[in-house]
Amino acid sequence: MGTALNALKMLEYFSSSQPEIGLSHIARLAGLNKATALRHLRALEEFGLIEQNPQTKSYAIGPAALRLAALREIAKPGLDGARQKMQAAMHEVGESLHLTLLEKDTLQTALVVETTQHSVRVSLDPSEIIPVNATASGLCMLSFGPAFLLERLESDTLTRFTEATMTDPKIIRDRVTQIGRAGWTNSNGSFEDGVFGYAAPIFGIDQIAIGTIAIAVPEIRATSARQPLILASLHTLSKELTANFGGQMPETFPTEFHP
Amino acid sequence: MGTALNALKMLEYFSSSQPEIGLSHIARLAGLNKATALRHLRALEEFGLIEQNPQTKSYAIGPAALRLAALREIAKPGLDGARQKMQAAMHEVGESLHLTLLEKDTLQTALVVETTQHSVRVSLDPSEIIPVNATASGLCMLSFGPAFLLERLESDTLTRFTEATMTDPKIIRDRVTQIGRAGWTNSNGSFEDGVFGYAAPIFGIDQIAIGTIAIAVPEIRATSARQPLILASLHTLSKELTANFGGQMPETFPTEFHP
DNA sequence: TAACGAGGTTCATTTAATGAACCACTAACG
DNA sequence: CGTTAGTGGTTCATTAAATGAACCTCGTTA
Repeated sequence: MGTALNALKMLEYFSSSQPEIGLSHIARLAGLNKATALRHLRALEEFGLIEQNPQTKSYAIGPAALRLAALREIAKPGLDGARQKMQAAMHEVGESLHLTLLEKDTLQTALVVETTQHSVRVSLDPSEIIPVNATASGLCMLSFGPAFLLERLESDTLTRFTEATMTDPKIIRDRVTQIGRAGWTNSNGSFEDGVFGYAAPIFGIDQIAIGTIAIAVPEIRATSARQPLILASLHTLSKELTANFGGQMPETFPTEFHP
Repeated sequence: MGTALNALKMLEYFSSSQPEIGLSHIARLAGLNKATALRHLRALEEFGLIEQNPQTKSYAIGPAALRLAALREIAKPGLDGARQKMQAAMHEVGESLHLTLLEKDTLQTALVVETTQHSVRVSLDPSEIIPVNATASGLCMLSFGPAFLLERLESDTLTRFTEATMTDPKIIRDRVTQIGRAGWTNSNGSFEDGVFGYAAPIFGIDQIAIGTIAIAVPEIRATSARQPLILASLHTLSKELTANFGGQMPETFPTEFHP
């Protein structure tokens, strides 16, 4: 059902590591007959979503993508779309949410959606710089973000915020590899006492995290009974926000989060 | 021929002035049955090129556009694509080409492709700031670019480069309205003696020029016999480069250039 | 020279797209 | 308070378009 969709799905095979693909190759990748693959490519090309290199005859994403992206930004500026999705999640889980983005080389709070369902809630100062060693978001970023964050772990001085704060690079590195498998992490009062944080990555185009989404729960409500709901929401958000910012999930990323 | 293309063409109806469109409306715009329009939208939505606002039920460009645009930039960085197209045109007309882009509020040379076919050729210093009153590119930009360029014409001091340089704002304004109708312009040694320039606009997403493409011809080769070829190439470049940078031609723009 | 895989084409077969009529709902109006 | 006209969305017999095996041509490699 949907030839148009089948045609569009051919675009999925272009990636940063493989920005140009030949006809036979893409037909094989998509499991299509060469004839149909060619017709689809021609349709996409006419619209400008695909461009053929006249020399090599192979295909790449076309300039129409730029026009559409510009229109997208007009219709839904990045953070606007993110806020909507976070608000929806907030109503589901009834807790506050934080979106952090990697700006240059620091992790910064970009958006905070506070719960309206509880008077006891976690409030976070926006525009705060997030320590990588003390928060769920930070650890997530170390696991899925650019390598330089992990590399400079030793050279940086890691501040201790509470008793639970990790400051030993070795221990952090162990934790980071764990998170890499799980896809998410939590922090039990390692930044502020009484605050449980659950975080998951938001990926960019090259499948490297550009930020994180976190759900902050006060200790009293951080029961194991509520965890499945929180993890499900977290996973959905991770996917949706990745899409929202034009990113791509790694194939190896778990399809759901387990406690 | 091509359902996929028909589906994609629905995307054409989104614009900066109309970033969200309802089902019935877009069906009417595209001249499609509501049922087919809906199916197309659903296909585009599944791919992420369209997003439905759950509240208003109307549709807008989706986040997949961002991902594709990022991939496009990887495959063909803006100026790379432009250079290729300019090189192709250079072989056709055998003359040097200049691409200028509006950076902030000045017009700057972004790319120069020099002809390999003649030893007498026009060479231009790259990274030069282009005077709006003395060059074909500048005049083009005044005609099709942002309004502030025209507005500040009186307050700026207009340098005289040659005998032919226009320095009277009134005369320039007249010329600019002429160019607005023709779509292109030339300059006969108003910047440097012996250099004929032919220029046309490159449009951005909002149909306002973001730069220009110019063909520079030494006086000896600037015969009226060669003009049709030059104008045809210029028009093609104007369209292609507009697409290359993700822009959109105004509907009122001429479909060909006349002498 | 032969064999291979590349891009691209052809055309009988099949499958999926199409659209008129329909439903449910909302807002405006007399 | 019923009427009208506008939404968004669905249904299903009809029709038109997508499909793919086989084929062609051309450049590389053995």
